[in-house]
Amino acid sequence: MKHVDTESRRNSILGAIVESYVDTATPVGSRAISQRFRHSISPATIRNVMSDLEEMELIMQPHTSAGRVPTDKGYRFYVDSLLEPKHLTKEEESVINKLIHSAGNDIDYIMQNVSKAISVITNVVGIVLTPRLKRSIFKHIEFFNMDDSKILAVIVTTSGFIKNSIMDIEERITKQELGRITEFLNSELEGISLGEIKSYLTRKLLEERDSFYTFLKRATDILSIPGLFKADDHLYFEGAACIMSHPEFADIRKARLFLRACEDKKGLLNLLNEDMELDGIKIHIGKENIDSEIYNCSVVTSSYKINDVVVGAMAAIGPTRMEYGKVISVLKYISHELGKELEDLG
Amino acid sequence: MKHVDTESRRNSILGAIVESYVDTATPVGSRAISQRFRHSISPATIRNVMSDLEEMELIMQPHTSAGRVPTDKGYRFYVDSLLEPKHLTKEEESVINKLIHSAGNDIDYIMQNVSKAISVITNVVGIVLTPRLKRSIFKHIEFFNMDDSKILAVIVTTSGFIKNSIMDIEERITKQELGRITEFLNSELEGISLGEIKSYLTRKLLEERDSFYTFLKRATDILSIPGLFKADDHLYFEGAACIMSHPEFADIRKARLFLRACEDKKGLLNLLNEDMELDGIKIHIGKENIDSEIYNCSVVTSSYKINDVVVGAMAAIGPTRMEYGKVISVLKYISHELGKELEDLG
DNA sequence: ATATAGCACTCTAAGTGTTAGAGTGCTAAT
DNA sequence: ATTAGCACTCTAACACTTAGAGTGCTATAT
Repeated sequence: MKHVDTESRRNSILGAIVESYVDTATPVGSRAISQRFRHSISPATIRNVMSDLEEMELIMQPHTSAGRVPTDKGYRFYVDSLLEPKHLTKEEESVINKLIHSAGNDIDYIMQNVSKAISVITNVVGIVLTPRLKRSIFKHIEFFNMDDSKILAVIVTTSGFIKNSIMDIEERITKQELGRITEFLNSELEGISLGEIKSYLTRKLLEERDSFYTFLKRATDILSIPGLFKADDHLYFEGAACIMSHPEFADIRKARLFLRACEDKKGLLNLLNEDMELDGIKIHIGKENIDSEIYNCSVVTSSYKINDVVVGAMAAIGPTRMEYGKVISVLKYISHELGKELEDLG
Repeated sequence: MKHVDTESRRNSILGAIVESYVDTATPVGSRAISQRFRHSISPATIRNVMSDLEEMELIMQPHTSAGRVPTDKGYRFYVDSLLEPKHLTKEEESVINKLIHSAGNDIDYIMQNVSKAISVITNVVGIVLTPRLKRSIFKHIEFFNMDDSKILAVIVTTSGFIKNSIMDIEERITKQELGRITEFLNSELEGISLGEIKSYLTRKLLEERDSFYTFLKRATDILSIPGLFKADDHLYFEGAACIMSHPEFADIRKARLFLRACEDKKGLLNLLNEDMELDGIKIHIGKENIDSEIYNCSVVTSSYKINDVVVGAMAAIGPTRMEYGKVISVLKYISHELGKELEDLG
């Protein structure tokens, strides 16, 4: 009948297969797709196209007499070339806003709510990483002599985070000297990210040779309070229960592997830290993941920013059969809202 | 033949049933129990005793031709009257010690490791609640003017916790006044628990009438920085994956209910806060729990102390069929070690 | 050349029937 | 009071059957 470009038709059929499978979780047959196209293409034709798609390894059959299922490669193609942006509904946006913007000024609680928001809206596991301290900008430091052998240091960043740590000292420090050091550091370090402070000071130290060296050395030593610059690597995790509603976890062993991967803080931390290097959304589909425990899962990560600087990341983890379009827009939206909230907080 | 006290034999048979069931997760029959007693009692006799135990509602049959399974009431009786303390092995103790005492001075990391320790050793979910700020003893407070409209307050407690918060002020405060307030609060509040500070100051305020009143009012107002005394209600959670190895969660719906209960932070918080009122171990078996989602689960809670004052709590949650003896000794041991670690930290 | 109808073929999931075995309760004997 | 013996019950596992969903191929129509 009417001639249609072969490639574009093949793509739209692949799209239909992916979407139908994401929706129903059962292998999709030629009849179902034909119906999806309101019978404008017959099942037989679709079978031919499917045969091509299978040859291209974009879809596969679980067994001979079953419908087709997208492969990792199929999802990848879908995500890269076929996916069109999905808008959140007003209700979804309002749920997210409520969770993020009504959590008070307690970072811990906000982060909890962000991971909950991801999980509630997308129905997969939501994970959020606290803002990376190293990427925050120094604003102010203050020291207190707690007693003869202890100093409390408090650093405040431009984004309003406060980090503190107690240090044992052997040598007593006079209030005057501590005051001079405080003053010096506050004027010297303004605008530098916490991650750079150490190297900045050592560089400075190499340049100095005169009497000022001793003072600078003293200041640098004090700043090396253990834990003061230590990353606050807490991961917030939500949605373990809701993920169990997906049929891919009907087998409890699969569920266990999934949960184990989610509890692997180190692995997730690495992943998020890596993906954070470049701003935006990153998608890891099935076997693309390093962790073999989630070979049937996908991870979508998103960085979030404060004042246009990437400071942290979040992720959604679920079966490869997930609503990529929705997950992506949700993460985009939430990242943005979280950034705004954190800016207001600062 | 040889006469044995009926009641004590019944009890030891109940004990054997519970222990066998905990061990194998299959209904236990008369033959198995007879073997457990090295055939000193015949299966037939045991059947008679079992019949009695069933009448007393301490055990039940899933169906006619199955063995017996302890009821909640049976577990309760076992826990209250039959259980004998179980000692941890050297290896178990060393695993726990490594996790708790080698976590550095980062509270967050310590707490993570404590929940992991519970879960790893007992094979059920481990939950830990951060030390209740309200129960900590005031040691030191410090303020500083961040800019014209913002004050940063830092409270240090005797156990080494640091809590800080930023406050917006309308009226500018002079450095001198802030200094005087700091000095006053530090001398006045020493040794008072954070939970009592507010009521202490209001009481004080009512007594004062002269010029000192204005000063005191000013100090009290400043202390009401939002969030400064807010409880740090973080729950650390570990072991979702390992719990899935128990056959009671073979049905994914059961697993889901369980996970949902674990994600119910409010419910857990209430439970832990309540159980913390009295020092020691508390056990909630099956339907004794308020939350109907875990009617087939038990919760064992334990408080932990710093310098002999209860400051927090932890819990182990798993199927009613859990090794109560072991769970209890593990929680006792971990509570104690955590207390020590926190004391060292302070 | 492309699309489709028809048909034989394949495989699964669900239902049925059968059976081995684990466990019981009762009764009679010790 | 205890126990051996026995008939009875129920489940879990296995084999067998079948309906139906889906395919690939081939011949036909456009």
